[in-house]
Amino acid sequence: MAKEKYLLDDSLGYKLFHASRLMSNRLNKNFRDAGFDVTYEQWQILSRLYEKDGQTQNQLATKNERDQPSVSRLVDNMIKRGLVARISNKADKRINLIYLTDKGREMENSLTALALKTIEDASDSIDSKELEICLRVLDQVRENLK
Amino acid sequence: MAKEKYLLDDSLGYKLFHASRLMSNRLNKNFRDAGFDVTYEQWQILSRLYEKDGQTQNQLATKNERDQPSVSRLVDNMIKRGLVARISNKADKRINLIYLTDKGREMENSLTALALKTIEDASDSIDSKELEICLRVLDQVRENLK
DNA sequence: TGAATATACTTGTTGATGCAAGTATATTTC
DNA sequence: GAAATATACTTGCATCAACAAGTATATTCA
Repeated sequence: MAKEKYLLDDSLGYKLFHASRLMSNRLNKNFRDAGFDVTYEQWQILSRLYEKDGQTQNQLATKNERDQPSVSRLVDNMIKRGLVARISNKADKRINLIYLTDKGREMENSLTALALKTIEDASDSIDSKELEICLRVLDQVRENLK
Repeated sequence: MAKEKYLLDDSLGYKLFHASRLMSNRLNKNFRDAGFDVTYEQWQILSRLYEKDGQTQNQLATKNERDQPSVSRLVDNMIKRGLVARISNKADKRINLIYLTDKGREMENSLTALALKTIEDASDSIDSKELEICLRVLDQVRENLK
């Protein structure tokens, strides 16, 4: 029995990594081309705030499955761009609540449309049953690794 | 007909992004825990050199589907860690050929085993037919976006 | 109540990326 | 053969990430 040769190109890791990078880059480009100074990572935060405005950094970190320093610095950058505000909580001074600014709120429809368009581009000509299966597999991968 | 609400959590982009990040992080951790000071991105370069030693940065960039600055800096870091050497080509002085060092070469089996283990962990309990479909879908996504 | 612990967040360090611009060397073209 | 163009690579700048360590505030508990 010959030892199976490892081939980077055929591996789940590489395919995932590359597809993910292409998608983030495409979304960034779509945002940029439409005149929105928002990155994919910032969009993830904005999405959470569109679901519910005024969340703690900790909540945002948990929901987006990333660590607190990342959120802390993302919020810094988003404040610079005028997308959100960081309001210290009076009752518990450890806590910051993050709120959309008017500017951030006004972008919702446009950014959502661009995100949907990007997903459509990415899933063009893919059988919807197979896409469903792929999404389930990705869920299982996430479950296995978390 | 109600407008479909966009949900980040259900989107292809988010699932891809998150699964990919988890996998890179897991592989990095597996390398680190085993005492190898190698990142996932560096491993991608090493893999190409295991296939064929002595490639130009441009070839490495093309094969790994990333831009030249990334490869240039990855190679810098890999030289720092003693994994590869950058040899200027006499016939065409614009070209650098990247070669594995002994240290880099000796790691092949261990790193490959760790990469395979990571993929096994990630695909645990996933039906092999469905995994196949997922890989095909990922290929199509890459094709659609490149 | 005071010390220990927990929680929420920030900062430092290192590694990676995208994009634009720069340098050096080769090749093409007139 | 000189000017224009192409190629291979590097550098600068801004953003993001992982991990470890730090700060400030709350809570627990003895």
